[in-house]
Amino acid sequence: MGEVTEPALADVPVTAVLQALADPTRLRMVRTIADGGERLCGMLEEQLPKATRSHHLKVLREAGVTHTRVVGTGRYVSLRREELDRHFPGLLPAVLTAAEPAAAEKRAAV
Amino acid sequence: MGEVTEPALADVPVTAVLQALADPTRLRMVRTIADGGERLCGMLEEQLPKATRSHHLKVLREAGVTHTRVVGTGRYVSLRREELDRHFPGLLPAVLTAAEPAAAEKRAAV
DNA sequence: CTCTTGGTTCGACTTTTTTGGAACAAGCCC
DNA sequence: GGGCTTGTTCCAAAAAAGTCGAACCAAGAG
Repeated sequence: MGEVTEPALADVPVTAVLQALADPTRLRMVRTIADGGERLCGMLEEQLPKATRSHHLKVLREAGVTHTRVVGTGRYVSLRREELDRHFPGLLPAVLTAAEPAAAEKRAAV
Repeated sequence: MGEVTEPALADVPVTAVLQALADPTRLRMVRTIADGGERLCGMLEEQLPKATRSHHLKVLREAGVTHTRVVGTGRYVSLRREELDRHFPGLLPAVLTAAEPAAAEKRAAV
C-alpha cells in the first residue's frame, strides 16, 4: 500500500519539469537532495509547515523529478537523475549548476 | 524611444528563466525562434490574439531569454543564446533538445 | 489499545498567471 | 491628413498556483 506512484518520464512534458523546477522553494529542495543523494522528507525546508512541504514534494514527484521510497512512516526522497538525463539530456545538471544573482539590493536607479 | 529594455542576465534568477520556458506556448515560440535565428513578432503563434502574444513575448524578454530589435513598427525577436549559455550553461540547449511525449492518448489502462 | 511521530489530504483563501477585448501609439504610404 | 499595419498598454475576468490550518492515516513504542 505504501507505494508511491511516479510518472514514466516518457509521459512528462518538458514544460512540466521546468514548471516544477521554476519555484525557488522547490529548486532549493532539489539542490539539497542533489548533494546528499537521498533525504528524509521532513529534513527539507523545515521552516515551512508540513502541508506546504508535502505539496511541493508532490509537484516534484508528479513532474518526474523525484523518487520516493517509503520506509515505515517516513519518505525518503531522491532525484531520478539517470532517467531524467536520459529523457532530458543535460537539463538537470544545467539547472543545478546555475548560479543565483547575488542577492541584488533594490538597485535604486543606478 | 523605440528601444526595448532587457535585463542583464546576472540579475535574472534561474527560476525566472525556467518559469518563462515552462509554458507550452512560450516554449513553442522559443523553438520557432531557435531555428530561424530571428522572427518578426507577428509571425509567431499567429492563432492567438495579439495581446496574448505580446504578453508572452514580454515574459520571455523580461526573463532575459529573448532580444528584441525594433524596425519600423515591427519587432524582430531573437534568442540571447551566447549570454544565456554563459550564465546558465547548457540550459537552453537542453530545453530545446527535449523531446515531447508523443501526444499520448488518454492512455486508458494499457 | 493509546500515544506519538512523519506525512498526506481536505478545504479555504491569497496571489500569480493567463487570456483577450478595446483603446492607443508609431511608422508607412498615398 | 487619412487609412492601414504592427504591436503595446489597460483593464477585467478566469484559471492556476501557492500557502497553510486542521483533520486524518499508518507505523512504531509502550
